[in-house]
Amino acid sequence: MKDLDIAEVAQRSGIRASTLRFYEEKGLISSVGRRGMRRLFDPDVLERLALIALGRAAGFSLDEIALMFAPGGRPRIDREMLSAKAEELDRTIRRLSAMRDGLKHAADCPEPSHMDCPTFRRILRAAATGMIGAPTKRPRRPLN
Amino acid sequence: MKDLDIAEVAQRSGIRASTLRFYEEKGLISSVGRRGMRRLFDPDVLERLALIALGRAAGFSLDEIALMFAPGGRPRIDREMLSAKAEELDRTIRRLSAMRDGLKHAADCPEPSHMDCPTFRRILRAAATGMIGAPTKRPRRPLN
DNA sequence: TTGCAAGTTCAAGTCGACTTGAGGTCAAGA
DNA sequence: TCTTGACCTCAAGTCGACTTGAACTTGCAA
Repeated sequence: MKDLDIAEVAQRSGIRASTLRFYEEKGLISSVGRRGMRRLFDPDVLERLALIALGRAAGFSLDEIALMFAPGGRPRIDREMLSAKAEELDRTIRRLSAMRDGLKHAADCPEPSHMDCPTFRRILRAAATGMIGAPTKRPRRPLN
Repeated sequence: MKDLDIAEVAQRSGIRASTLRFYEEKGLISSVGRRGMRRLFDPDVLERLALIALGRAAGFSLDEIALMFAPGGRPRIDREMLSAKAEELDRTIRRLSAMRDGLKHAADCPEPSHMDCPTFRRILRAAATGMIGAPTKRPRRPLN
């Protein structure tokens, strides 16, 4: 199959051209050459981009992902790293679940003011002592 | 009980003085006066800070939290808003759970390269098509 | 051949929640 | 009274992942 134009990669991957340039600059992907001044990409870049998306979704930073794509063709994905991430996710999930339950309760609680609800106050204490854990940064959906 | 010095609030709440000043500037908390140039806080500020921590943990932004503390003493916490957040959390949890399971599988998968594992490839496709959902920003633990 | 949409580079901007630094003030203990 | 360390203000910096803008070049359809 033919090499792809940046717009085509963008279209097929759902990733903006500006992002693709950015990723190339970061060394996450690479173009196989140029037609004039314009980048050409091997179709394989699509798989690589999927891999990057996966990594991001799993909570890896671009830098961490770059490390996995270290020198040498195929991605070197460390199984330990994966387990570690899985466990990290697990902890996050637990925190969020507790939070969700708290919120649900607070939403349904009959007390006139949340401050009068024992459950709410309990959650409050937990949050205050940091047990619930601080800012899980808000999911920021990309504009694509 | 006596009014508190900013250092004391910091110490009791586990929130840095710089953050307290920042919160005051944002209108999230307020000091009751000054001793010389130094802020004095009512002990109630601690409950307010707990509330802020809770809101943050639930995924509200500081601006959203500020809205809840609208004019008029007690926090006006909208039950609808809480349910909405709870549902949002629920969706996030689902995404993360899928991700975690995928990671676990990938970590345990016997295939020599992840690329040869059908499950991995399936997850990959999901990520590529955005089904898994993009960057849940990484939890960034405060330095405190 | 020409027009122009789409590509290119490079620097700077954005968002949220803070932190840091410089330079100044002052309450309180010795 | 003097010292000093904690506090103050205000501006700027940080982090991550991109986006945006300005200024420029060019492949390709008409």
